[in-house]
Amino acid sequence: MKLSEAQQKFIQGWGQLGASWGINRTMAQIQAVLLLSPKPLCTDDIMERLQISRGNANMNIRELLSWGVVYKSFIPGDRKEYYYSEKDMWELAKKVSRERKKRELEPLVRILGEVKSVEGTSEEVKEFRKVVKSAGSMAKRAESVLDLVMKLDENIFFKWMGKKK
Amino acid sequence: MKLSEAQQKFIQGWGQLGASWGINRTMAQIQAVLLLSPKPLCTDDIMERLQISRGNANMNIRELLSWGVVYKSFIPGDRKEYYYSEKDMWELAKKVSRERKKRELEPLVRILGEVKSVEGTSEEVKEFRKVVKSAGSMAKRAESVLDLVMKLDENIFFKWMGKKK
DNA sequence: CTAAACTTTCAATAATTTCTGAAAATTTAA
DNA sequence: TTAAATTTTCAGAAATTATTGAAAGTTTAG
Repeated sequence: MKLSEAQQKFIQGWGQLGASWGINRTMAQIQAVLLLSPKPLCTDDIMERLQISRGNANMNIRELLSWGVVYKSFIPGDRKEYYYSEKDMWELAKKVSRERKKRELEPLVRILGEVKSVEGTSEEVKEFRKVVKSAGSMAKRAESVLDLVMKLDENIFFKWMGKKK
Repeated sequence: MKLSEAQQKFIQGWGQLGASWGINRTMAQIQAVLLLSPKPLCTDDIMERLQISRGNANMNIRELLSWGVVYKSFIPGDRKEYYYSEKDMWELAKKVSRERKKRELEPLVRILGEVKSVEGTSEEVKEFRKVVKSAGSMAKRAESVLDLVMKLDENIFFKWMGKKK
Protein backbone atom coordinates (compact mmCIF):
# COMPACT_ATOMS: atom_id res chain seq x y z
CA MET A 1 0.00 0.00 0.00
CA LYS A 2 1.20 3.49 -0.81
CA LEU A 3 1.99 5.90 1.99
CA SER A 4 -0.50 8.54 0.92
CA GLU A 5 -3.31 6.02 0.74
CA ALA A 6 -2.38 4.52 4.09
CA GLN A 7 -2.20 7.96 5.69
CA GLN A 8 -5.59 8.84 4.27
CA LYS A 9 -7.12 5.70 5.74
CA PHE A 10 -5.55 6.30 9.11
CA ILE A 11 -6.74 9.89 9.23
CA GLN A 12 -10.26 8.85 8.28
CA GLY A 13 -10.36 6.03 10.79
CA TRP A 14 -9.02 8.18 13.60
CA GLY A 15 -11.56 10.87 12.76
CA GLN A 16 -14.33 8.30 12.79
CA LEU A 17 -13.28 6.98 16.17
CA GLY A 18 -13.24 10.50 17.56
CA ALA A 19 -16.63 11.31 16.08
CA SER A 20 -18.29 8.29 17.62
CA TRP A 21 -16.88 9.29 21.00
CA GLY A 22 -18.31 12.77 20.84
CA ILE A 23 -15.14 14.47 19.63
CA ASN A 24 -15.38 16.74 16.61
CA ARG A 25 -14.29 14.76 13.57
CA THR A 26 -12.02 17.53 12.27
CA MET A 27 -10.36 17.87 15.64
CA ALA A 28 -9.51 14.17 15.62
CA GLN A 29 -8.28 14.37 12.03
CA ILE A 30 -6.00 17.27 12.81
CA GLN A 31 -4.54 15.27 15.63
CA ALA A 32 -4.05 12.33 13.28
CA VAL A 33 -2.22 14.57 10.80
CA LEU A 34 0.07 15.80 13.56
CA LEU A 35 0.61 12.28 14.86
CA LEU A 36 1.78 11.20 11.44
CA SER A 37 4.05 14.14 10.81
CA PRO A 38 7.71 13.73 11.77
CA LYS A 39 7.98 17.50 12.17
CA PRO A 40 5.72 20.23 13.58
CA LEU A 41 3.18 21.71 11.18
CA CYS A 42 1.70 25.20 10.90
CA THR A 43 -1.93 26.15 10.38
CA ASP A 44 -1.50 26.43 6.61
CA ASP A 45 -0.05 22.92 6.39
CA ILE A 46 -3.06 21.54 8.20
CA MET A 47 -5.52 23.59 6.16
CA GLU A 48 -4.01 22.25 3.00
CA ARG A 49 -3.75 18.65 4.17
CA LEU A 50 -7.38 18.46 5.26
CA GLN A 51 -8.82 21.06 2.91
CA ILE A 52 -10.43 23.08 5.66
CA SER A 53 -10.74 26.79 6.37
CA ARG A 54 -8.44 28.83 8.55
CA GLY A 55 -11.17 29.43 11.11
CA ASN A 56 -11.95 25.77 11.42
CA ALA A 57 -8.28 24.81 11.67
CA ASN A 58 -7.60 27.45 14.28
CA MET A 59 -10.59 26.56 16.42
CA ASN A 60 -9.78 22.86 16.51
CA ILE A 61 -6.07 23.33 17.06
CA ARG A 62 -6.96 25.53 20.00
CA GLU A 63 -9.19 22.80 21.37
CA LEU A 64 -6.43 20.20 21.00
CA LEU A 65 -4.05 22.50 22.86
CA SER A 66 -6.60 22.87 25.66
CA TRP A 67 -6.85 19.10 25.95
CA GLY A 68 -3.08 19.06 26.30
CA VAL A 69 -2.59 16.54 23.49
CA VAL A 70 -0.95 18.97 21.07
CA TYR A 71 1.89 21.37 21.77
CA LYS A 72 3.19 24.59 20.24
CA SER A 73 6.60 24.76 18.72
CA PHE A 74 8.50 27.84 17.57
CA ILE A 75 10.93 27.74 14.72
CA PRO A 76 13.73 30.34 14.93
CA GLY A 77 13.35 33.02 12.30
CA ASP A 78 9.72 32.11 11.57
CA ARG A 79 6.82 34.02 12.98
CA LYS A 80 4.30 31.25 12.47
CA GLU A 81 3.30 28.93 15.26
CA TYR A 82 3.97 25.27 14.64
CA TYR A 83 2.17 22.39 16.31
CA TYR A 84 3.10 18.84 17.15
CA SER A 85 1.23 16.02 18.78
CA GLU A 86 1.85 14.08 21.92
CA LYS A 87 2.99 10.81 20.37
CA ASP A 88 3.05 8.58 23.39
CA MET A 89 -0.29 6.81 23.08
CA TRP A 90 -0.34 6.05 26.77
CA GLU A 91 0.13 9.71 27.61
CA LEU A 92 -2.58 10.51 25.10
CA ALA A 93 -5.00 8.08 26.72
CA LYS A 94 -4.27 9.57 30.13
CA LYS A 95 -4.89 13.10 28.95
CA VAL A 96 -8.11 12.20 27.21
CA SER A 97 -9.28 10.34 30.32
CA ARG A 98 -8.53 13.31 32.50
CA GLU A 99 -10.35 15.73 30.22
CA ARG A 100 -13.42 13.60 29.80
CA LYS A 101 -13.63 12.86 33.46
CA LYS A 102 -13.59 16.57 34.16
CA ARG A 103 -16.03 17.48 31.42
CA GLU A 104 -18.59 14.71 31.67
CA LEU A 105 -18.38 12.55 34.74
CA GLU A 106 -18.09 15.41 37.19
CA PRO A 107 -21.27 17.20 36.00
CA LEU A 108 -23.24 13.97 36.51
CA VAL A 109 -21.81 13.49 39.99
CA ARG A 110 -22.81 17.05 40.82
CA ILE A 111 -26.39 16.49 39.66
CA LEU A 112 -26.59 13.22 41.57
CA GLY A 113 -25.53 15.07 44.71
CA GLU A 114 -28.26 17.64 44.17
CA VAL A 115 -31.12 15.23 43.56
CA LYS A 116 -30.23 12.98 46.49
CA SER A 117 -32.29 15.22 48.73
CA VAL A 118 -35.60 14.19 47.17
CA GLU A 119 -38.44 13.98 49.70
CA GLY A 120 -41.10 11.30 50.19
CA THR A 121 -41.66 7.61 50.83
CA SER A 122 -43.62 6.47 47.77
CA GLU A 123 -42.42 3.60 45.65
CA GLU A 124 -41.31 6.01 42.96
CA VAL A 125 -39.23 7.93 45.47
CA LYS A 126 -37.69 4.71 46.75
CA GLU A 127 -36.87 3.65 43.21
CA PHE A 128 -35.44 7.06 42.50
CA ARG A 129 -33.16 6.96 45.54
CA LYS A 130 -31.97 3.51 44.64
CA VAL A 131 -31.11 4.48 41.06
CA VAL A 132 -29.38 7.70 42.10
CA LYS A 133 -27.38 5.85 44.69
CA SER A 134 -26.18 3.15 42.35
CA ALA A 135 -25.47 5.62 39.56
CA GLY A 136 -23.43 7.66 42.04
CA SER A 137 -21.53 4.63 43.15
CA MET A 138 -20.82 3.61 39.55
CA ALA A 139 -19.66 7.12 38.68
CA LYS A 140 -17.32 7.17 41.67
CA ARG A 141 -15.93 3.82 40.61
CA ALA A 142 -15.38 5.04 37.10
CA GLU A 143 -13.60 8.06 38.50
CA SER A 144 -11.31 5.94 40.58
CA VAL A 145 -10.48 3.72 37.64
CA LEU A 146 -9.59 6.80 35.61
CA ASP A 147 -7.59 8.29 38.47
CA LEU A 148 -5.69 5.07 38.80
CA VAL A 149 -5.01 4.85 35.08
CA MET A 150 -3.78 8.42 35.13
CA LYS A 151 -1.45 7.82 38.03
CA LEU A 152 0.15 4.60 36.94
CA ASP A 153 2.64 4.44 34.17
CA GLU A 154 2.26 2.09 31.28
CA ASN A 155 4.63 -0.56 32.56
CA ILE A 156 3.10 -0.78 35.98
CA PHE A 157 -0.39 -0.80 34.52
CA PHE A 158 0.22 -3.71 32.23
CA LYS A 159 2.09 -5.62 34.87
CA TRP A 160 -0.91 -5.08 37.10
CA MET A 161 -3.15 -6.22 34.27
CA GLY A 162 -1.19 -9.46 34.18
CA LYS A 163 -0.04 -9.05 30.60
CA LYS A 164 3.44 -8.71 29.24
CA LYS A 165 4.33 -5.32 27.83
CA MET B 1 -36.47 18.69 46.56
CA LYS B 2 -39.64 17.39 44.95
CA LEU B 3 -39.62 14.08 43.13
CA SER B 4 -40.71 15.47 39.78
CA GLU B 5 -37.98 18.11 39.84
CA ALA B 6 -35.37 15.58 40.89
CA GLN B 7 -36.45 13.16 38.17
CA GLN B 8 -36.32 15.93 35.61
CA LYS B 9 -32.77 16.80 36.62
CA PHE B 10 -31.67 13.20 36.55
CA ILE B 11 -33.17 12.62 33.11
CA GLN B 12 -31.51 15.76 31.78
CA GLY B 13 -28.14 14.92 33.29
CA TRP B 14 -28.21 11.34 32.04
CA GLY B 15 -29.18 12.56 28.57
CA GLN B 16 -26.32 15.04 28.66
CA LEU B 17 -23.82 12.37 29.63
CA GLY B 18 -25.04 10.17 26.80
CA ALA B 19 -24.86 13.00 24.30
CA SER B 20 -21.27 13.84 25.13
CA TRP B 21 -20.35 10.18 24.65
CA GLY B 22 -21.84 10.04 21.21
CA ILE B 23 -25.14 8.47 22.25
CA ASN B 24 -28.34 10.06 21.02
CA ARG B 25 -29.68 12.31 23.77
CA THR B 26 -33.23 10.99 23.49
CA MET B 27 -32.03 7.41 23.65
CA ALA B 28 -30.24 8.17 26.92
CA GLN B 29 -33.28 10.01 28.27
CA ILE B 30 -35.58 7.10 27.49
CA GLN B 31 -33.22 4.84 29.35
CA ALA B 32 -33.25 7.26 32.29
CA VAL B 33 -37.06 7.24 32.33
CA LEU B 34 -37.07 3.45 32.37
CA LEU B 35 -34.37 3.35 35.04
CA LEU B 36 -36.52 5.54 37.28
CA SER B 37 -39.75 3.67 36.72
CA PRO B 38 -40.60 0.94 39.23
CA LYS B 39 -42.68 -0.78 36.56
CA PRO B 40 -42.36 -1.39 32.82
CA LEU B 41 -43.60 1.40 30.54
CA CYS B 42 -45.17 1.33 27.11
CA THR B 43 -44.35 3.54 24.13
CA ASP B 44 -47.16 5.95 24.97
CA ASP B 45 -45.91 6.43 28.53
CA ILE B 46 -42.48 7.33 27.20
CA MET B 47 -43.86 9.60 24.48
CA GLU B 48 -45.86 11.48 27.08
CA ARG B 49 -43.08 11.65 29.66
CA LEU B 50 -40.53 13.06 27.20
CA GLN B 51 -42.95 14.78 24.83
CA ILE B 52 -41.61 13.03 21.75
CA SER B 53 -43.22 11.47 18.69
CA ARG B 54 -44.12 7.83 18.29
CA GLY B 55 -41.54 7.34 15.57
CA ASN B 56 -38.78 8.81 17.65
CA ALA B 57 -39.74 6.79 20.71
CA ASN B 58 -39.95 3.58 18.72
CA MET B 59 -36.61 4.08 17.01
CA ASN B 60 -34.72 4.79 20.20
CA ILE B 61 -36.38 2.01 22.18
CA ARG B 62 -35.35 -0.32 19.41
CA GLU B 63 -31.79 0.89 19.68
CA LEU B 64 -31.77 0.40 23.45
CA LEU B 65 -33.05 -3.15 22.96
CA SER B 66 -30.25 -3.80 20.48
CA TRP B 67 -27.70 -2.61 23.03
CA GLY B 68 -29.22 -5.10 25.45
CA VAL B 69 -29.78 -2.50 28.16
CA VAL B 70 -33.58 -2.50 27.92
CA TYR B 71 -35.89 -5.50 27.87
CA LYS B 72 -39.40 -6.21 26.66
CA SER B 73 -42.11 -7.19 29.06
CA PHE B 74 -45.59 -8.50 28.27
CA ILE B 75 -48.52 -7.83 30.50
CA PRO B 76 -51.24 -10.51 30.40
CA GLY B 77 -54.39 -9.27 28.76
CA ASP B 78 -52.63 -6.27 27.19
CA ARG B 79 -51.49 -6.21 23.61
CA LYS B 80 -48.96 -3.42 24.07
CA GLU B 81 -45.29 -4.08 24.54
CA TYR B 82 -43.84 -2.80 27.78
CA TYR B 83 -40.18 -1.99 28.38
CA TYR B 84 -37.98 -1.99 31.44
CA SER B 85 -34.35 -1.13 31.94
CA GLU B 86 -31.43 -3.15 33.15
CA LYS B 87 -31.06 -1.60 36.59
CA ASP B 88 -27.79 -3.12 37.68
CA MET B 89 -25.34 -0.35 36.87
CA TRP B 90 -22.48 -2.79 36.67
CA GLU B 91 -24.35 -4.89 34.12
CA LEU B 92 -25.16 -1.68 32.27
CA ALA B 93 -21.52 -0.63 32.16
CA LYS B 94 -20.52 -4.05 30.86
CA LYS B 95 -23.10 -4.00 28.11
CA VAL B 96 -22.18 -0.51 27.01
CA SER B 97 -18.49 -1.48 27.01
CA ARG B 98 -19.18 -4.53 24.89
CA GLU B 99 -21.27 -2.60 22.39
CA ARG B 100 -18.81 0.28 22.01
CA LYS B 101 -15.87 -2.04 21.69
CA LYS B 102 -17.65 -3.80 18.87
CA ARG B 103 -18.85 -0.65 17.15
CA GLU B 104 -15.83 1.60 17.44
CA LEU B 105 -12.64 -0.05 18.57
CA GLU B 106 -12.88 -2.97 16.18
CA PRO B 107 -13.19 -0.82 13.02
CA LEU B 108 -10.02 1.05 14.01
CA VAL B 109 -8.14 -2.17 14.62
CA ARG B 110 -9.24 -3.40 11.21
CA ILE B 111 -7.96 -0.23 9.53
CA LEU B 112 -4.68 -0.42 11.41
CA GLY B 113 -4.24 -3.96 10.12
CA GLU B 114 -4.83 -2.80 6.57
CA VAL B 115 -2.45 0.15 6.59
CA LYS B 116 0.38 -1.78 8.24
CA SER B 117 1.49 -2.95 4.83
CA VAL B 118 2.67 0.51 3.74
CA GLU B 119 5.78 0.43 1.53
CA GLY B 120 8.92 2.52 1.67
CA THR B 121 11.81 3.59 3.91
CA SER B 122 11.41 7.40 4.06
CA GLU B 123 11.17 9.19 7.35
CA GLU B 124 7.46 9.68 6.84
CA VAL B 125 6.97 5.98 6.31
CA LYS B 126 9.00 5.19 9.41
CA GLU B 127 6.94 7.66 11.41
CA PHE B 128 3.78 6.19 9.98
CA ARG B 129 4.72 2.65 10.95
CA LYS B 130 5.63 3.77 14.44
CA VAL B 131 2.30 5.54 14.97
CA VAL B 132 0.25 2.68 13.55
CA LYS B 133 2.10 0.20 15.70
CA SER B 134 1.59 2.10 18.92
CA ALA B 135 -2.03 2.90 18.09
CA GLY B 136 -2.58 -0.80 17.48
CA SER B 137 -0.95 -1.74 20.72
CA MET B 138 -3.05 0.81 22.62
CA ALA B 139 -6.24 -0.40 20.95
CA LYS B 140 -5.42 -4.00 21.86
CA ARG B 141 -4.78 -2.94 25.42
CA ALA B 142 -8.06 -1.08 25.57
CA GLU B 143 -9.78 -4.18 24.24
CA SER B 144 -8.24 -6.37 26.89
CA VAL B 145 -9.25 -3.96 29.62
CA LEU B 146 -12.82 -4.02 28.32
CA ASP B 147 -12.79 -7.80 27.98
CA LEU B 148 -11.56 -8.12 31.52
CA VAL B 149 -14.17 -5.71 32.84
CA MET B 150 -16.84 -7.66 31.01
CA LYS B 151 -15.70 -10.97 32.40
CA LEU B 152 -15.25 -10.04 36.02
CA ASP B 153 -18.18 -9.47 38.30
CA GLU B 154 -18.48 -6.33 40.35
CA ASN B 155 -17.19 -7.79 43.58
CA ILE B 156 -14.11 -9.31 42.09
CA PHE B 157 -13.37 -6.17 40.12
CA PHE B 158 -13.45 -3.90 43.12
CA LYS B 159 -11.47 -6.32 45.22
CA TRP B 160 -8.91 -6.32 42.44
CA MET B 161 -9.04 -2.52 42.41
CA GLY B 162 -8.13 -2.57 46.08
CA LYS B 163 -11.28 -0.77 47.19
CA LYS B 164 -14.01 -1.94 49.48
CA LYS B 165 -17.34 -2.59 47.85
C1' DC C 1 -61.39 -13.85 7.49
C1' DT C 2 -61.88 -8.83 9.38
C1' DA C 3 -60.92 -5.10 11.77
C1' DA C 4 -58.97 -2.96 15.62
C1' DA C 5 -54.71 -2.46 18.19
C1' DC C 6 -50.34 -1.81 17.90
C1' DT C 7 -45.53 -1.32 15.75
C1' DT C 8 -42.47 0.07 12.16
C1' DT C 9 -40.87 2.77 8.41
C1' DC C 10 -39.50 6.74 6.04
C1' DA C 11 -39.77 11.16 3.41
C1' DA C 12 -40.11 15.68 4.83
C1' DT C 13 -38.80 19.03 8.22
C1' DA C 14 -36.59 20.86 12.20
C1' DA C 15 -32.81 21.34 15.24
C1' DT C 16 -28.15 21.16 16.04
C1' DT C 17 -23.47 21.15 14.96
C1' DT C 18 -19.75 22.29 12.14
C1' DC C 19 -17.48 25.15 8.82
C1' DT C 20 -16.34 29.24 6.15
C1' DG C 21 -14.27 33.48 5.13
C1' DA C 22 -13.64 38.00 5.89
C1' DA C 23 -12.94 41.44 9.37
C1' DA C 24 -10.92 42.51 13.78
C1' DA C 25 -7.35 41.84 16.96
C1' DT C 26 -2.76 40.82 18.10
C1' DT C 27 2.09 40.30 17.54
C1' DT C 28 6.56 41.43 15.92
C1' DA C 29 10.29 43.11 12.82
C1' DA C 30 12.35 47.03 11.54
C1' DT D 1 5.78 53.92 15.85
C1' DT D 2 4.19 51.51 11.54
C1' DA D 3 2.75 48.00 8.77
C1' DA D 4 3.14 43.35 7.50
C1' DA D 5 2.42 38.79 9.29
C1' DT D 6 -0.21 36.00 11.87
C1' DT D 7 -3.98 34.55 14.89
C1' DT D 8 -8.64 34.95 16.54
C1' DT D 9 -13.45 35.78 16.31
C1' DC D 10 -17.99 35.26 14.76
C1' DA D 11 -22.24 35.85 11.81
C1' DG D 12 -24.07 33.46 8.25
C1' DA D 13 -24.03 29.16 5.37
C1' DA D 14 -23.58 24.37 4.87
C1' DA D 15 -23.73 19.86 6.49
C1' DT D 16 -25.20 16.60 9.58
C1' DT D 17 -28.23 14.50 12.76
C1' DA D 18 -32.62 14.04 15.07
C1' DT D 19 -37.59 14.28 14.94
C1' DT D 20 -42.17 14.19 13.26
C1' DG D 21 -46.34 12.23 11.66
C1' DA D 22 -48.77 9.83 8.58
C1' DA D 23 -48.95 5.70 5.91
C1' DA D 24 -47.74 0.95 5.62
C1' DG D 25 -47.04 -3.23 7.94
C1' DT D 26 -48.06 -6.70 11.56
C1' DT D 27 -50.39 -9.08 14.98
C1' DT D 28 -54.29 -10.91 17.34
C1' DA D 29 -59.08 -11.20 19.21
C1' DG D 30 -63.31 -12.47 17.85
